[in-house]
Amino acid sequence: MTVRTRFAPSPTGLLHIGGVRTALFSWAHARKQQGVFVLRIEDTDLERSTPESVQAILDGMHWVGLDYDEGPYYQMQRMDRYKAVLQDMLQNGSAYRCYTSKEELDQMRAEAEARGEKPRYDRRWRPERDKVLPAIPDGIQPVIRFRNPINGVVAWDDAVKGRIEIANGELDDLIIARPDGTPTYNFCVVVDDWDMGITHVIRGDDHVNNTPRQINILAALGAPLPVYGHLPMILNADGQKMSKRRDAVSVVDYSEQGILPEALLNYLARLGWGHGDDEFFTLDQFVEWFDLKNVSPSPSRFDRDKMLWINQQHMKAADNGRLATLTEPFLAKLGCNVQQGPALADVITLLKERVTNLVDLAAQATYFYRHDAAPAELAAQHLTEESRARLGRFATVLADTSWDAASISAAIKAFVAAEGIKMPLLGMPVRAAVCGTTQTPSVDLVLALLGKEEVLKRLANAA
RNA sequence: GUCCCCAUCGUCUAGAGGCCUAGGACACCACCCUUUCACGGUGACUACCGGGGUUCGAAUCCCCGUGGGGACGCCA
Repeated sequence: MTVRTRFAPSPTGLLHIGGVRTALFSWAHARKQQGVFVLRIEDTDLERSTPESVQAILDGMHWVGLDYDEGPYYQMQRMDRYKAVLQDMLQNGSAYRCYTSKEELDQMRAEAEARGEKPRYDRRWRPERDKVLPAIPDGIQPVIRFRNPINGVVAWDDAVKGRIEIANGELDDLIIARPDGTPTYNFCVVVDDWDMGITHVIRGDDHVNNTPRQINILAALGAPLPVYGHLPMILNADGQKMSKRRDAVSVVDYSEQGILPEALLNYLARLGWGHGDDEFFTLDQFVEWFDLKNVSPSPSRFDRDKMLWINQQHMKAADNGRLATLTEPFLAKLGCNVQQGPALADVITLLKERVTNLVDLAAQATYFYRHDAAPAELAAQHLTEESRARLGRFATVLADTSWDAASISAAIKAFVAAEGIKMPLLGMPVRAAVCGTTQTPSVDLVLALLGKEEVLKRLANAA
């Protein structure tokens, strides 16, 4: 049987980093098993679902490069099907109408909590043999509840956590349709996973408690059970649930921080999953190595430093032309026009091993496209009267030097020897004067790339 | 509170009873390389939550405790 997995986000905000990890593992499992990966948009919450969020999810998936074979399916477009199933369940007694109002429910919950019990519906409208149901109140539209088994346990062998058992006594007769007839999450998921032939439900840890309910509904429907695999959560550096306020949670945050999508995925893959000592790998390698049974059952923390290191590794491996395309917008934000200056790809060759992300790369590349004077402190240290005079003499030498790195290097060495100084005594003032900073690659390489005319102009400016 | 899950260096992890005086990576520190800063190299530091079992032998299996996380919606 072909493996079919799915990613089923709800469009109520940006694509969350935890969602990306879930999608990644679900996708990888499908790819590894030569199966099918389905994208389903769970948009039954009319209040919070927005078209913008749908677009954000689609864009996010596209940015990280996780491609789906089917979908996106939209739950709102499947209403007729849900309603038909609902009717069947009402008919065969596996669901029933409940006229309890929201207010009564709130009261029930409050009382249960006061008694220190788990808040639960008291099943007052559940039909039983020899039970007299309350009189149906006027003008109230009922909800539909699932008739959950009262005794026994629901158990499944979770693909990552192992066997999990939950007593039916812990479960509610959950609401599967609202008074207006729209179905709720646990019900839609079940019908969808069934209809879409999902064989492996790979999702976040937070759904463990929904699983027994869904299994019961599936059983009532006579549907086959998929394999469930619950992924541990990703916590922030403090070990708490990621929050929008404090943490970078959406994929666009990472693209704006200059993280490469393949690096994000590589890092995310290492959270809760490992393959020996391998740290740095491509998506293809990940798919080849991926196995649900190697997923760790315990939650992990997000470590920004390590993500940046992984990103650096991927930058080193990335094509410079591609990096240039990705870096250009960041440079534009810094007021640099890359048309006016050396080819960005060449600049990147020089700089990319020195940074961990695209934002820093752009920041370090600015002096190739813009001449900023050295900050006062730097000038005071490196552009003294004496060193400026020396810069003048150096400029004269450069004017007669042919413009390639080797010649420039030779000229520098000769000049330093003639002046009777150590290299840094020339190098630092040159950097400060030409680049406006002292943190640059080797001087000869920088000057060569910058061009003779530009270098002489900047040197003259500083003197 | 009730139910469910989890537990190896600061962090991510390797580890499927002997290969473990516990390996790798990030971070941190030291040194080397070096035309500054990086990169790279070498090394140091650092962990099996506690207690009971099982076993000739336990980081690995079982139980209890402790700690952490999740769920308890007419949200998904």
